[in-house]
Amino acid sequence: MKKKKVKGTIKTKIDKVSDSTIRRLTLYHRSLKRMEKQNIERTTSMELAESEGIHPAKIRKDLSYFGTFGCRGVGYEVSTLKRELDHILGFNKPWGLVIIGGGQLGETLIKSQSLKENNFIINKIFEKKPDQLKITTGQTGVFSINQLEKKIDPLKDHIAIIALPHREIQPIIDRLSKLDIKGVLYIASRAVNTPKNMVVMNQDLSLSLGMMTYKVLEKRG
Amino acid sequence: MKKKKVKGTIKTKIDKVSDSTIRRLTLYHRSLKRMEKQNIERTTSMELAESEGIHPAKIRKDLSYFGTFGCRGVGYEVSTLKRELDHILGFNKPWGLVIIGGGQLGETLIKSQSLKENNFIINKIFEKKPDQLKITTGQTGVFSINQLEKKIDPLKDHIAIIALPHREIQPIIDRLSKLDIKGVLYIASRAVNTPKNMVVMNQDLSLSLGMMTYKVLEKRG
DNA sequence: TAGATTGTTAATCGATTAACAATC
DNA sequence: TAGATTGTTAATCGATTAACAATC
Repeated sequence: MKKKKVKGTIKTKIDKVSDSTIRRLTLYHRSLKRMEKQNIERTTSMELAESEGIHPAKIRKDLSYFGTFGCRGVGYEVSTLKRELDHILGFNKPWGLVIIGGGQLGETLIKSQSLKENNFIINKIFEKKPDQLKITTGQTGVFSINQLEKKIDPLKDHIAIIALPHREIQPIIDRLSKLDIKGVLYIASRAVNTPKNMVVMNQDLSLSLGMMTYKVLEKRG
Repeated sequence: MKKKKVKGTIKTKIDKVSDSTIRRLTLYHRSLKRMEKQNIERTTSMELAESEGIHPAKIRKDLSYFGTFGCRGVGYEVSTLKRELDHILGFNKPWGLVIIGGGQLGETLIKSQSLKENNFIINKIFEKKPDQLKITTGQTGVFSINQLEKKIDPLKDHIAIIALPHREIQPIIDRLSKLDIKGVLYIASRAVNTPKNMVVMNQDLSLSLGMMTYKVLEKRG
């Protein structure tokens, strides 16, 4: 797979890019969003670097995997670069989310401005006991987890966010993998068997807190 | 700073260990917790590797930064290795948490088994309008954010978790930095100025979702 | 003892950074 | 034009993996 570069636009096919690069692209993207809001029209790799605490050369390198978006001697146009990153990260088209087992989380995410900005829409919430859930969901439907297979439409529901206790996660992931859902993010301290046909990611507060306590101890000596 | 090794126990002083290593230690730790629950007494780097999807040599290397915990030809004793990791990551003594602006999150965390297991205790919850919050907190107090300075005791409240909208995060971090609180984890899409005297980490669902959508797109071609 | 698995060194691989020609 | 900043190559640095002596 060879690189194809198209000046001023994104490459069509790309060599495997590292996870760290992708994570940083999301950082650049959020800085650009902020700049756009502040009506800043132009920026440089040095400015972006500073606002996210990253080496400027790294930013230029990261971007270079996808094309050439800047202008020598001048820098980057904020709106253009943001749009390109929208495209690369997939924020240019809407993503349907379903929340499984996190009604409260669902309500929070429905209100979340930053998800809206990035074109994420909460389509459905699944709960063990949907009747007992007291939240304001607007027109977002709340269903029983039993109805997962009946209610999920993989054409509209692209990503599932699972917020359930430990032991309940694996079975749900197994059920989802049969539905051709594209991605699953689960919020729990748990390693799971990840089916090959979807992207499974884990967001875990305990793991982050573990890093935190290590760093605090390290700092204090 | 030179390495000191103490056979069978942890080193007293350690060369700077990379973040990736620390993150993996938390993974090993959670696998060991699971094994302990399942009454598995002994494990090997290969077994641990498999359950977290990591190269076995990497595990041995990661551990070697802190000491020698295994037995050649035999492997590792689950309970011993877990206890050592408890110690390294700081899970051997209790950490007091306060939640700022995430009452609902607070309730969830109070119930969280995995936080309890790792010796994290929710001491206080701060809300803009504590009266309007309808949650079950047990004996955990809910206070107004105005009272932050009055109610936080840095000797007991070690780590703050902030779940507030964008613009409200920086001022809170600035206020916390004056209180000698040791660590802050904020849950939002935002880069903040991090005071030197504390460890500040960011957990952001949007960033994770950005990685997710990239990977989904990459997979689909 | 023979077999297994660690701890560690050395080799490899990949990611970061420095440097600079290209060029606005 | 002179100054600035990109895009990219080359150099450096660090992390991962292979390999194996040590040893249970």
